[in-house]
Amino acid sequence: MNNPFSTNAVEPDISLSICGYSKVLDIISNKWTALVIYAMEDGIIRYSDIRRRIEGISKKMLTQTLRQLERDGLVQREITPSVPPIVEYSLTPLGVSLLEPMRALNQWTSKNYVWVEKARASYDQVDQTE
Amino acid sequence: MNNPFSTNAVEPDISLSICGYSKVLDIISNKWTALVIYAMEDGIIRYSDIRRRIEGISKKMLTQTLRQLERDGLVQREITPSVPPIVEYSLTPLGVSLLEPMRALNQWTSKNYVWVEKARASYDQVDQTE
DNA sequence: CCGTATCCAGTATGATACTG
DNA sequence: CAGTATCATACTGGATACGG
Repeated sequence: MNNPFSTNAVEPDISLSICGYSKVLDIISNKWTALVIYAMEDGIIRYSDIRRRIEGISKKMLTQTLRQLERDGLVQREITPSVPPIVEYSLTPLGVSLLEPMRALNQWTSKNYVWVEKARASYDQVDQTE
Repeated sequence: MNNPFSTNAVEPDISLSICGYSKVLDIISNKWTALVIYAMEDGIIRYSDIRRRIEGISKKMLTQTLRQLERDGLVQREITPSVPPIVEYSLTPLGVSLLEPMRALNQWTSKNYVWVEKARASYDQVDQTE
């Protein structure tokens, strides 16, 4: 391939640490991450309101997800030290910049997910007849 | 809270099964999936050539990843029953349609990943001084 | 209100050896 | 060449209880 005298010499040219696909996915592909980002799309929101909006998320997982996003620079955390405290979260400009490619994914789902479901049903059908 | 006179009544409106972000990510966010798709971007490719191109992937994980993609209708598998057999993989039209949003993610990485790394370094720095 | 700490179960991945 | 089978391990996520 990359040597004119060989027909099938192939060197590894794809790796986890280099592929741009993998690097973003590493950031956004934890179970709750996409949902938490989605909850912040409209602007500043309190911890407990995120928790109320997302069905089934525990405090532990919400906190953990927010901390990772904060560490990656995608989310900002603002504390008002009243009693009880008010903690508000929002996307940083870097976080906002991620919305565009994520919306592209979302649109793909709207248009095409029905075909994925059909493919799965068909594949599983064939599987059972064997 | 859950009464009509409260100012901050919030019902869950985000869930794993409905959010479009989460549904695509479920398809493409396994460890090797993005890399395998990446290896097929240029067209038909043999099993062993994918394996040679992707650094560190085992036969087990490659097969498992390809089977999932096939089940989801994103990849087609073509067998030539010679001895030894030739098995070729390629993206289906549905699989090809995913390339566009994935490339958007890739471009985001090219432009912005450096900021993620800086944010992480800064966050971890602060962490240690505590 | 906004978390942390602990422990535990389920899943994802990996190493290795074998096969048509 | 293109897989499968088996076993081991690591990581993720959930339940529960407690704290400033």
